[in-house]
Amino acid sequence: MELTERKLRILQAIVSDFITSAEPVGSRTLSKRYGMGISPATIRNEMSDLEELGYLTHPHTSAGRVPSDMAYRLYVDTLMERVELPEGERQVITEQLAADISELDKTIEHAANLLSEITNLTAFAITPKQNDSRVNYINVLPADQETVVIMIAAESGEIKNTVVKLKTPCTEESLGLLSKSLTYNYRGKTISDILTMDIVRNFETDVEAMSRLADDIMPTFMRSLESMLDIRLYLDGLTNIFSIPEYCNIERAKMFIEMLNKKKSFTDVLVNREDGVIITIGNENKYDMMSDCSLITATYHINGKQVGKLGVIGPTRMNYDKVTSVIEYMTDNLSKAFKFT
Amino acid sequence: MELTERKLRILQAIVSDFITSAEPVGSRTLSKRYGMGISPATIRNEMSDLEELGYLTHPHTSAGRVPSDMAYRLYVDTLMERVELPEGERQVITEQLAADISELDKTIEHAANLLSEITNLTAFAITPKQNDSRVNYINVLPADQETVVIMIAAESGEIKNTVVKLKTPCTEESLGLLSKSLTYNYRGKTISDILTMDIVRNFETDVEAMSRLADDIMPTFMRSLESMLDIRLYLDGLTNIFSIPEYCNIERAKMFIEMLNKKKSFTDVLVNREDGVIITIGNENKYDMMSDCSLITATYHINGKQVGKLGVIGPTRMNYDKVTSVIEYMTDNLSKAFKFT
DNA sequence: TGTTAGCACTCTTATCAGGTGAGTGCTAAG
DNA sequence: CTTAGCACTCACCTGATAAGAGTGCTAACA
Repeated sequence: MELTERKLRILQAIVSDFITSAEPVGSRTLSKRYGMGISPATIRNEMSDLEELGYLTHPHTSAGRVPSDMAYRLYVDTLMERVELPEGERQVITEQLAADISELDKTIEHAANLLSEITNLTAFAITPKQNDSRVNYINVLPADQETVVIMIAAESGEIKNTVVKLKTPCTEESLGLLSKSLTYNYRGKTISDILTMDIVRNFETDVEAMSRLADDIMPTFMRSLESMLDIRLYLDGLTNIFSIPEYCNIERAKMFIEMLNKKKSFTDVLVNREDGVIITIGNENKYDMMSDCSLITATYHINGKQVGKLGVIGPTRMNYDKVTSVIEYMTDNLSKAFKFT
Repeated sequence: MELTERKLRILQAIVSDFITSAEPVGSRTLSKRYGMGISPATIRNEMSDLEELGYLTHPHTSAGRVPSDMAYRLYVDTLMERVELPEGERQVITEQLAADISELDKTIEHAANLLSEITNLTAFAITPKQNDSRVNYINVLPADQETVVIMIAAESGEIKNTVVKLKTPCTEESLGLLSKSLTYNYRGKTISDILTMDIVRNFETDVEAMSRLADDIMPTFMRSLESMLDIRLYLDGLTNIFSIPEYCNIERAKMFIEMLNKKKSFTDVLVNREDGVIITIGNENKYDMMSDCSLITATYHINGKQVGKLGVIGPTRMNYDKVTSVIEYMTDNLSKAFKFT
């Protein structure tokens, strides 16, 4: 059996209708509402075929048809049309995402914010991986007698500082020396490279005179570097799922919120997705907990290099065309906002 | 009518029973389970009195009694006994809350975490207000040709840095001078004092030679200072409310989660509470959205001064004695962990 | 006078039967 | 190939009934 032109049209109508109504679509409704010039009976026959092909399912005998994951996939790949965003929305997005690097995190959070508001879904954004980010300089500064601040600046503009209590006091000169020496050793190296080097030993041999000071500082320095690799996750619109009929039972809502609250594992899922606009539907998601969700992500770039992600998660029955357009427009804007060089 | 000793005993039994069972308590159950040597009929009479006094309510004629907010208040104030925490729990808390100042935020987040796990409620913690925190030093450091980092250290150990793009390049010396000058001007002053001073003008007159540089930097400096006053809110165990019978309907769960997700207003509520262990029950909360919740907060101290808060929010029917004990123990531990001087 | 047993009454909850309507699948005619 | 007609299925609503928990009242008892 083949997917004729008419079958496609019917399938498209079913998907569209179901996306807005959340109710199984019957043949009569379809024939009436979409006035496609064929009778319900004919549509029934076609629907029966589509079901056999795996595009539709049947909650029970006397209910209308519901699209399967396969149908959504087809819809997303070939049937749906990109939506031109209304000028108003475009403007809001462009305005709100104007940013400078010092506010990177805020801007990203804001983007998640905005996205959830526009789509009425749960939106999220993650900051870029810093694995390939290079160290620009390291500064160890005195805070008071026995406290110093380690400051690590990456070329990406990311700056991290950590306070360390020293066991033994030290002079400002030795700190200056340490800073210079650290910077000399690690400038231009990527964070993950430094972390995989046996850094403490390497370092001690270089500046023997200060090994005591280094003993105090290096463990924290390394932890600090490590934490620069942390990816931050911003979530917004969590409660939007409550207004979605599919999630009107407590159990599902709970699962959903719990899934998103496991920030670590959810971030992993996002990090492991490919670049560009990626849509995964229902069971296409490798993780059970998402098997009744669809996930749409797109990537934004910082200085054309590091890659963060922005996206939404919601029921498989979502407005793919609209949502995709919005996400794409937003990531484009972010990438532009974060282009400095 | 007076609250006799027996009435109190009955009320206590009703509250205890209702707290664990979540079901209206009937006279028969009470007489059997709590073997208080009086018949159901007598208990009924007493319950009827208690209802008249406002301590009990009646969902409907043929249901058992349910404690009112007033009953919980009485219970909390006079009837409940402090629970001695089991050694295991104490140990876990003590261990997990060992902290050093560089990890202040992590520790506080962790505390919220732990609290929600132990109590099975939604827990939260806020970082201290920094209004009275004094500036220790200010450092403006070169990052690259046209970028500098403003670093502000408070006496509390809190350090904030912000990246600024300069419009015109500058020398390392002038930055050093600026740092010294800023530190000289503001060291020992509280953040809120600095913010209320007309800082930019004051500053310009002091260091005229660098007014250009200052122009670039001061606005960001001020914003940076301002953001040091931000209170951070950590939430944990949001989904715990789903396992509470009172919240088994979507609408209430939604309200609850939405309320907590409005971080700004929720933080305000917390900040405005008095110090020490404070319990507010149902309608005692000034905000409608919390009128069916109870809120318990306690304060912890940093270096015996700044004050942050830790607490839980849940249905009025909660285990006040246990929860209060845990929170108290945890804040004591936090205050100890954060005592350095 | 306080306490208790007994009983009628109330109200919720669960269960079941019957009716309704949306929708299908099949068949036969156009 | 398309369509009208019809029987059939199934979810869902409704109303009735029964069971159960608990109260409130009354009268008897210590």
